[in-house]
Amino acid sequence: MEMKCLSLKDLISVRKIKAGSDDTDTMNEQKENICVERRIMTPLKSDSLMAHRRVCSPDITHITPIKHPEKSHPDPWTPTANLKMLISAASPDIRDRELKKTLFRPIENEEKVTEEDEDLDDSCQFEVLDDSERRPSRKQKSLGLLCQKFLALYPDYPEASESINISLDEVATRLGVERRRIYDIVNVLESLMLVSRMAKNLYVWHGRSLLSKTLEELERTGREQGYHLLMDQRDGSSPHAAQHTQNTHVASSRRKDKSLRIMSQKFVMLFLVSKTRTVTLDTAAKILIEEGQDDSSHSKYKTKVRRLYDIANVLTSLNLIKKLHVREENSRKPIFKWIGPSDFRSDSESLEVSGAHTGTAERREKMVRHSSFIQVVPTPHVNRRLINSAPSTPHRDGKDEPVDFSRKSVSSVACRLQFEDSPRAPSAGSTSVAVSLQPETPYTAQFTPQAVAYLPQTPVLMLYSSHVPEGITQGQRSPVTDQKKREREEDENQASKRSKRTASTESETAESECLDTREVSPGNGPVKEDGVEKRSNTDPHHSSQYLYVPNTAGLNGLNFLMPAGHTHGGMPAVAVPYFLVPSPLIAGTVPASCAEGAAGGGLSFSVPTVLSPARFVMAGGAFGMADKFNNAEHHGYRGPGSTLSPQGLRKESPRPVQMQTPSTPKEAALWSKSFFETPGAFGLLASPPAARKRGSAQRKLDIEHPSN
DNA sequence: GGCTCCCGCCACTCG
DNA sequence: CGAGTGGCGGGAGCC
Repeated sequence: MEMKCLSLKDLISVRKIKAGSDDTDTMNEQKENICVERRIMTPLKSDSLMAHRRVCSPDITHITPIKHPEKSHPDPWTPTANLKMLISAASPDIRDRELKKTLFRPIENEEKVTEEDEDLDDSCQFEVLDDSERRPSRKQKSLGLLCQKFLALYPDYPEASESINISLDEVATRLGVERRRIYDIVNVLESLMLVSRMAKNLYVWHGRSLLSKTLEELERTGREQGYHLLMDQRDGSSPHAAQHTQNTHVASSRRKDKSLRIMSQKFVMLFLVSKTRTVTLDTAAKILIEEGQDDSSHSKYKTKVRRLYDIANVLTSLNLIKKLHVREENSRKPIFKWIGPSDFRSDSESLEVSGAHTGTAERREKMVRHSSFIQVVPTPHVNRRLINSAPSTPHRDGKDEPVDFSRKSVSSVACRLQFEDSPRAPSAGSTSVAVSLQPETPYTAQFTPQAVAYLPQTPVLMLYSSHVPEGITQGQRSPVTDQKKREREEDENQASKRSKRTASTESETAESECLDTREVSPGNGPVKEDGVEKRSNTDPHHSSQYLYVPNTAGLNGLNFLMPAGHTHGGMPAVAVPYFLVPSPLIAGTVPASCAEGAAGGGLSFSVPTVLSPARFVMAGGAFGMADKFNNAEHHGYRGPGSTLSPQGLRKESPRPVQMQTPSTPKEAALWSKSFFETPGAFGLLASPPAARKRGSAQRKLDIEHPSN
């Protein structure tokens, strides 16, 4: 009976495959073909073959003749497999899922192709592949290879205008692996900001665009944590070094350190602070092991090493490190050497060293955008907030925990980098915000901005100005009058409640109405919000409102904040969802120097402007990524930059992302205030311990409400 | 025989 | 209670 089910399933899947149902993403596939060849340093048989096959002929995939029962499906004799099979047979949904999975396998996973074909295409047995080919070896199923395949699906440096969404489900099916494996990869990628989590099952791809910045932050943090000292003395087999680390971190985290993301970041830190840029697994493991409880130290060590192998495999796939072997006495100690970017510390010239082999000049050029940046004074609140996102820990001390900043990346605290709360330096640069002017951004040109601030790590593009051009002060009522402000303050309680609710609930489950995305009139048309016109300015010399354009419009993580009336015709030339942010709340955030420079108009703001860190604490909570699809669809947005990825369009987002953006002028002001003027805004968002305890389990979208 | 690391169980959290 | 996450470690492939 079991065998029957499988056969049927497989048969169906083959039919679908042959029907060419996999053409949904031709573009990606082409990319993959290109990328696979480019990326794979050591041509792996399976991958090159895969690429080749894809290019040449789909039919070739059906060549494989012989069937491998034990591989074509889970071993039916194991308890797990049995259970799966039974469940599958009983549940149409599960069956469909499995079917889908199978369906995509032939496309992305060479060995799977072989297996499936063997299963189904007995009549097409023209060739016979040797065992090694038919039966995927352990290596062929390695995380590293899987990661390469994963990476091949996306560009290293996605266009600023393209928003590449990653559906874990889809990727898993495409690659023919379990979601669990995708998590392993994504977690590491996320630790380096190559991807950011948007919602459950949904990530957004950044590629290497933010890598340099991330590495820079990692190095800095690593030094702050004293890792360089540890690395310097690691020759001593590092037990002492490890101890040092522990002492340094004191009550540092427990569980989050076990997080693959955190571990990955720390692992990378070790490389970056190391003079030789080499790290042995042993050293890394020991350094990363916190508690030195003797009773469990060994098992901890082993587990740590396992995880490090996982991480190292992914990093290797990223061409960031490579494994070497050091013959030491009677054992061969694996040692990893950093081969990734090493010059990311420089400012505007910061380019990826490794970019040479992965990116084009054009791509590298984009990296420059993330060059200059400033530090934001971290606050305990912020730290806590970030800690919040870290995998839950049964016993969390609530502080001194390394924080996975990547989690907050896009949707959250802009650019907050927080790995650990060093007791000795609570605010010691563990968090930082990169801000740079972005004269060359295509969007600025369209908006004719006065100044632009770009927050690299949490892609946010801000445009601001000190004056308002004529023609935009068309006298519409300002949503942010003083009176309104007062009212707003009165409403704070409500807002607070709302924020609390938000903080304690799944951020991704949101009501789209919260996301104030309106269609922007390409011309002079007034902006409407809930039927109410709201653009304007009563003061001809000051823009009273700014438009915040969340990157929900497929702008690849770029959020805009611009003077409402600062574009030609008073409105942006592009149609994007946005909402207004009262000028008074922003004006103060713009340094005089910047404002002045900006006053010149046009794009004459090449000089990096140092912005008040505190004022630029833009909580992702509010600027968080909204559900792109929802926005795009619900608001009919089809802007220039709205290149929703095929995947994105194909797959509906699980749920609307809850945007804690104001939906009313009142809220906007209140909200903005907290974001732009409250240094500890994030901290305020910190959920109470109860609400904060989240773990490896279902993650909330890292969006939090600004006020609380 | 030790190094690697795949595999998937199962704990957690949240809706 | 189901779904999404992801920590964790058994144990088998590989060198």
